[in-house]
Amino acid sequence: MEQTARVSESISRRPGRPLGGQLVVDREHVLDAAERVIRRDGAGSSLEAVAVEAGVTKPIVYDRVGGRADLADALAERLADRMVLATRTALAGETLSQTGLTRFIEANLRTVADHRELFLYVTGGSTEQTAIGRLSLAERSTTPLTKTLAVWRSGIQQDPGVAEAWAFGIVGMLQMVSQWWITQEGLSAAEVAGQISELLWNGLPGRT
Amino acid sequence: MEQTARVSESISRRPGRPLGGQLVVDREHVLDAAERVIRRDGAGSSLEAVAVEAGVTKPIVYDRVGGRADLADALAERLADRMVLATRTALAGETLSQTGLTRFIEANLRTVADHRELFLYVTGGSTEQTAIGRLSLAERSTTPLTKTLAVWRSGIQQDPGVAEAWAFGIVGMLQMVSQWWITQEGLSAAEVAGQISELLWNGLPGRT
DNA sequence: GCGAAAAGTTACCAGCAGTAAGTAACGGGG
DNA sequence: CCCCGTTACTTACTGCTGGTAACTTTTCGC
Repeated sequence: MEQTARVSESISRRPGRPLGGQLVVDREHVLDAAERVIRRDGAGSSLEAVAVEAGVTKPIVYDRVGGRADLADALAERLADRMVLATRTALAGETLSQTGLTRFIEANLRTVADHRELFLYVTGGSTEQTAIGRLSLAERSTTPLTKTLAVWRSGIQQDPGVAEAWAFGIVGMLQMVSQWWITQEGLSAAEVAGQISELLWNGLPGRT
Repeated sequence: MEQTARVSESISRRPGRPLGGQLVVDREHVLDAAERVIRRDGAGSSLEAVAVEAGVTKPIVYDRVGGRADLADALAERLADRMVLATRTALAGETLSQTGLTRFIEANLRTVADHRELFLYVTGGSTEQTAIGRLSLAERSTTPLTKTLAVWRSGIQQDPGVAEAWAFGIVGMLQMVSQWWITQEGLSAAEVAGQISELLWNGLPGRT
């Protein structure tokens, strides 16, 4: 029952309005704590554990970030941001090349590997609309990709109307491949990235 | 093979060994009940509800199918079987055509739409290894696809070593597109299938 | 100083996965 | 024929988690 509240003493853990009327533990602080606890204890971490790690109690978590679904959503946003950041250079410019695509995929895989548990936490939405909420990670990583695809398709005189469906498809492909890949042993990111890039660039029949 | 044995008064719901020493409610019966309750009450259905629908109590569910993860796994197997069945004709034969691919994708989408809540239940694995267990649905639908791809790639003198990664990628793409599609309004399955087929067959740059 | 508002905590509830222990019916051996 | 072990099932619980109501403590405006 007794939670060893290992918390830095600097944080006021007593009730009462703090000096200056400023929040001691803000939203970002809670999200940081959530990331730490998920990285340490796995994707099955509870909100209680997050609260303890943040040095506060549960209702604070609810006040700062909302319920479990909101937490997953906020973390999805963070992960998506990192994903976009890591893959940005590969998608830069108006033109798209196969090597650029390969770099994009490899960066994607590496980001997932770097945030294994967080990735599982975010993609493993508990139930109901949370499962649909998995789309939130997808949607965020999809947005810039959709834009890139639409611009590029226009540039090469092809219908840009397919961009959104394609973006979701590509993101889904990468999510599943990531999930499969992180359970495999002895398969390098570069290798897998090359294979998937080959498929996405040349299509199933390949270039003849 | 429909077990029309609806939950009726005929089922012994009392303790005690039934006549003939035979199980009154077998594994398939419980799984049928699970499907019904999920279809009716959504992907957030509890094991208790499944037990009630099956006309038994919770420990029976645990005896017949195991815990929640096992239930999701068994249902994933069923869904994957139906998916494979529905897409079989499209993948038949040694050759693969773009129209065949389109039919494959469209059948996939329609199967998901026909089992919306079940799909969400299965893909929305709760946490931890269950999330990895989402691979179980993927793996099952992937297996025949992997085989098809490997055979076909060999037939057209291309490296079949990419088959597994490709299969996972394609299945992931279809899962995400399905999830995205079932939340969209006014977008036909045929339309989406055509767009994704276009991508998978011709590749991102398209055929020139 | 003093009340109102802010910031947090304690203590709870409901629901779920999972399990231990108890109970009723059957059937074989004396 | 009766008893007892086995089988099949239920009742009743535990432990945990998400979520919330209600209370407590501190600060600040007047």
